[in-house]
Amino acid sequence: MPPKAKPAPLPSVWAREQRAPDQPALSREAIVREAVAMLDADGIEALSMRKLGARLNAGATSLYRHVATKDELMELAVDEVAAEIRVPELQDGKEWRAAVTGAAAGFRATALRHPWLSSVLGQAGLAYLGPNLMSYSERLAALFTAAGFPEPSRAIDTVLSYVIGMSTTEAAWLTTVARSGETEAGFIARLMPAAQQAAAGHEHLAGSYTDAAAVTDPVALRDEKFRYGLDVVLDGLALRLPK
Amino acid sequence: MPPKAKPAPLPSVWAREQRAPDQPALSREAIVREAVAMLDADGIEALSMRKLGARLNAGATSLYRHVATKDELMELAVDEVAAEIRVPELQDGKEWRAAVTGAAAGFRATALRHPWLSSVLGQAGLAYLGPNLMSYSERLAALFTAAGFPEPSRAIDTVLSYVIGMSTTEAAWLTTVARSGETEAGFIARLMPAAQQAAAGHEHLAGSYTDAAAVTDPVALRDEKFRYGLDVVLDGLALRLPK
DNA sequence: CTTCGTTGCGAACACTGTACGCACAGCGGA
DNA sequence: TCCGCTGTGCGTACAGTGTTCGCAACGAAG
Repeated sequence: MPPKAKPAPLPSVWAREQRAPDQPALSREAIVREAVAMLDADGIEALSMRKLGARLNAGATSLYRHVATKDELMELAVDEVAAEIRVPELQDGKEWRAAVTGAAAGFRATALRHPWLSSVLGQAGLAYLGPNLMSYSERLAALFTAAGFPEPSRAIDTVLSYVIGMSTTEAAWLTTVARSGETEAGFIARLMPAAQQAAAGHEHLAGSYTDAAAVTDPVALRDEKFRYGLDVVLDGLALRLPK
Repeated sequence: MPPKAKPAPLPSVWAREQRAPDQPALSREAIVREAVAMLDADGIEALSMRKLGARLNAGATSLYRHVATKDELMELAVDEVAAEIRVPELQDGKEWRAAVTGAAAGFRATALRHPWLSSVLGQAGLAYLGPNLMSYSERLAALFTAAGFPEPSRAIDTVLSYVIGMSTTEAAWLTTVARSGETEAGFIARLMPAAQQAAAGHEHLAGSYTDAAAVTDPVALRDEKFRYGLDVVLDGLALRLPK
């Protein structure tokens, strides 16, 4: 055998690497947790079963003992982060706007914290039925019912659609920015000339691209944009409250 | 040479297969058009450069003479279908609601006609700047400006977010249904027991899953749901019109 | 001690997107 | 007529991907 041979399976039994007892072997929970960590760190296309296995000191195919398929793993990851979303409780029916605003902001915050979520939602929608997402829906339903809405599920669908649409767009934008390696303001500044040239000939669009505030504080501008649309939706819903 | 050998490169020059003159070789437009056809027919994960090349009587790598990368091809495909979206023109400022409703319905219609669009939007957002999407934005901006809105771009972002969120969710749902091979009503009926069991213990959710109308005419129900939320958004916007 | 169900995993399969370099077509100029 | 030159097609290859299969090792149960 040549000395440069690859490490070989080590045929001796007692030389086998014992699994550290504090690293409690492989489990569904550990797999999902580590998958979320990898997704957050490196984005959705960087997650592969092999890399995930390596990170858990395991072979790629070992994961399939605890998870049927990669799609199922993604479903579990989605429900994992769904646990983060906070929904304020409603005591007095009058404060429903503040409570819904909090619930919406909570969704947006997790969507921006885990930008891969938008990709998964675009492919699979909300058909998950995971327990944490169910619980989120339930608390939203309780909130709208307590507020006195005659059709709480309609109201939920409306505000959720707005929140999902805006958060998805924002998350995709942030992903693009992150891939460029620049700060958000720097990326906008570099994009401006191309955008303005593309807007040439579209008179009504020109105004949107001369906004200098985008460069000074893009985060605040996005926050404000989200709040504006949410207030619009809540105003429209308020008209449907009885009395 | 054995008779069962693979077709071999055919070393004779005059036996080369001449390209039919009505199939005008490979071009960017033809590639994008065929890619959209494949995406519509078989969904997003069925599109591969090799299959697309085969469909155009070309090798996989030939496509790269006209398209830099698969991502760029997807951008082009998105802009291709964006050309379908119709936006009504606005003569009288009073009919802005009908016009916006038409533009929103147009977006939703194309999103449901090409369900892969939602997946791409989830991953890349609206950062495309393709000419057809630009033109759609421009016509929307013209519409809201003519209607007299003080902040047309804010209004656009709000209604677009709602429309994208709802359409994305619907498209993902329809994709799931299509994969099951059943009709929408049949799929719902088969899903009902699982959903009701999952809703057990969530009192406020139970009501949503006893709705029998979903099984009789799910299409009309989705239409109505979309209209409800859109009306909410437009009501909220109307409050911001001067006077 | 034997048996059994569970867990880990190495090898393999069928694919994927894409880089590279060669073959050839059409063409303008010598 | 020949010579490059440029643009197009494509065969091969590489580095990955998700997933299946069969084998090896284990802890607990009988």
